[in-house]
Amino acid sequence: MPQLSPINGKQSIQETEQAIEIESIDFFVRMMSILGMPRSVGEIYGLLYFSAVPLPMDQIVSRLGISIGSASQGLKTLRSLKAVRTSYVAGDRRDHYLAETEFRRLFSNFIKEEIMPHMESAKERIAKMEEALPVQDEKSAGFYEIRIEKLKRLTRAGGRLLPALAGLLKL
Amino acid sequence: MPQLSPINGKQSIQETEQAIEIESIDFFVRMMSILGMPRSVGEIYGLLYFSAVPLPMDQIVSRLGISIGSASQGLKTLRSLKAVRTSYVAGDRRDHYLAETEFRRLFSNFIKEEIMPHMESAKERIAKMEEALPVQDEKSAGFYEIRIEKLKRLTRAGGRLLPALAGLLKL
DNA sequence: TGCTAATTTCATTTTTTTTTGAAAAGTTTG
DNA sequence: CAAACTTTTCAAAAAAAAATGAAATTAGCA
Repeated sequence: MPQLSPINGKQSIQETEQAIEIESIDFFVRMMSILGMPRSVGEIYGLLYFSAVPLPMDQIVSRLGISIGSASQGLKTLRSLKAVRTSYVAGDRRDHYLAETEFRRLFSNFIKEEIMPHMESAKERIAKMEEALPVQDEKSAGFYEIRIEKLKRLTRAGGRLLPALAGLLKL
Repeated sequence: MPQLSPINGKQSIQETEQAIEIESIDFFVRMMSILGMPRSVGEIYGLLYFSAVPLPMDQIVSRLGISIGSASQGLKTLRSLKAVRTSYVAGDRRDHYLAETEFRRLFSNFIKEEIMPHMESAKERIAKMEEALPVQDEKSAGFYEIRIEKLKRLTRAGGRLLPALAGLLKL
């Protein structure tokens, strides 16, 4: 009884690739959704992550079965996060996309682009609280001041810790 | 020209409290929305954060102008994150809510409850990829194996780093 | 330059999420 | 234990987010 190939004996290379692709898309759809990104962004990245060759947008559209509008918008988002980059393919005027696979860099960009701007606006809001708080009101001021101080510490800690976070990611 | 009080001269204590409350709600609505929490959850927490006394649900409802359904659901969420706790008030049969203000604890809970479960399912998905990948296919296997290895490292790093994160938060 | 393919934009549609409101369930105490 | 009050649940409505598709724009090539 020759059993040279493993359990998945009759499986073609295409089937293997397709199976991995599906899991990859699933994986990144979920991961991106934790980060608040829409489904289409996860799908595109998941597809590109396991693609050995750069893919043009129309391939992304047809393989994922999404609209060109979604694909364009999703690629724009991924580009702005530097999660994909275009690569030149000779004799083809379409842009070809490649996944950036260094997660450390991806996180660093994500934090810089998506999180840090919120920290800035948080600081402004704290400043407004302090404006509203009058001189020093014996009765209740202590409570408010302590709470405001806590918020300041939180935003300070966030502002320092988050950008440093990607550095801790030793993959 | 007597100018004993500051710029906000005629401002009553209630006005001050209200102004801070508004900023607080705004602050936490945005912060919670980064974490993927609905508006009502941020509003409730923002209100409680600057409340010196524990508030019953109907006060939350009337002060925020939200429905009792939203309030109940929002408080349930906040309770499960241990972001609020109930406190007993003598002679009142309503539950009274108080904000947990130790952000370190809040983050720790959030990561444990909301993020870590996803890491588990990520591992399952990687396992499926490996099942799909056959023995060792000279041509293309190297590429797939490297990519899968990267995903493994990512989930491993995430699983370690995220729970440790709250510990780094020195407020 | 003009033609064609590729991409972006954006109003509209679809889908998903959140809120509402009212009925059901649960609690407390007289 | 029953009446009054409090809270939860959940179907339906409203709001928000995402996807679509076609027109507008841009870019590459002959």
